[in-house]
Amino acid sequence: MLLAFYKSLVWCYVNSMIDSKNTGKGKGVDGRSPCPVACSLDLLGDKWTLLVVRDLLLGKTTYTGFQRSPEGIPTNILAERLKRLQAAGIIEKSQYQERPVRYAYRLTEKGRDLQPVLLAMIDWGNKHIPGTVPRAEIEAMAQRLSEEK
Amino acid sequence: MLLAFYKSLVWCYVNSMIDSKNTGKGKGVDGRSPCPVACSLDLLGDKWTLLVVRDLLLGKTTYTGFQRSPEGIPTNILAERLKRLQAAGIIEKSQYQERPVRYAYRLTEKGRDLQPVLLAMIDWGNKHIPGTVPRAEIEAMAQRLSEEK
DNA sequence: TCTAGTTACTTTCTTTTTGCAAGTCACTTG
DNA sequence: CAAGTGACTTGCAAAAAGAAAGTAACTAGA
Repeated sequence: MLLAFYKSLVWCYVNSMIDSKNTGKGKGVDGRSPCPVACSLDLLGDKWTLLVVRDLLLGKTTYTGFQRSPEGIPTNILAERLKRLQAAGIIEKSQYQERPVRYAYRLTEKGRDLQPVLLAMIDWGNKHIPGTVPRAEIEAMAQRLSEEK
Repeated sequence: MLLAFYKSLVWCYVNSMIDSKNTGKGKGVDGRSPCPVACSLDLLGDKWTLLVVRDLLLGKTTYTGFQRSPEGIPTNILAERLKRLQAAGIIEKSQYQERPVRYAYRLTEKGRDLQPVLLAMIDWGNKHIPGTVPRAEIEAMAQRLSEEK
């Protein structure tokens, strides 16, 4: 019972150990807790963000490219997510031509490091959601998309 | 140009190949697309669901236990998420005592299979979000929580 | 040159979801 | 018998999502 109380406090305790408000040093986390899962979800926890990252990992780079994915992301949400991902240092935006101006979005190293998360989701989806495109097919597709420019 | 059009249609093509409306066999996917990432996000893509799964992997089993996590999930959202996870076969609800009635939530195999997703998120968070609790500490905590009952 | 089309968005508006607070109900413990 | 606990439900304001249309800069074709 006391133990139960202790258990419930473990995270809060760790929290107070690490929270920048208490230590005063470093930037620390600014999310709901110092849990890496919670912090990741603060950034990526919605229905669209990781789909954009998926498209980027598949080799897509343009606004319209993301829009054309079969899930049909609403344009205002896409614009907002691209800004957030850029602000978080997960993607970079570069102008690849003038007249007419065109932009390319690319993953940074921080963004590419999300690949294991996506792969784990693909494996889980393949195992537990019938009818999902198998990982091998997705990897082949990424290959095809990256070969041509 | 024609190639670009082809590229944009790849997913739609795969979609039509696999969609149960076209094949007629099996249940198929019911989400936004047959992409395993999109399907996983239809179920898990929000700020709270995977935190509940995290708690379950750490060994928590009760409603109040989830509520006491440092992120402070609102009670109505917790109730709704538990129902969704149960409906999706990711968790099971069991009554572990009468008078007073008390319930325990536990991960099914499908739910435990989400561990690699969480671990990938932990690793990413640890690498890219300063101040997050390291994976080793989380694993030690899970150990401590599971040793006592 | 006029028209239609493309890319990369922004704006507006409606609907849905979230988050907070409070309330409920069955029981237990002092 | 009053206060507390576990497991929720209900009501409501605020935030976010989603649909649709609009904008701006430029191109390519009739």
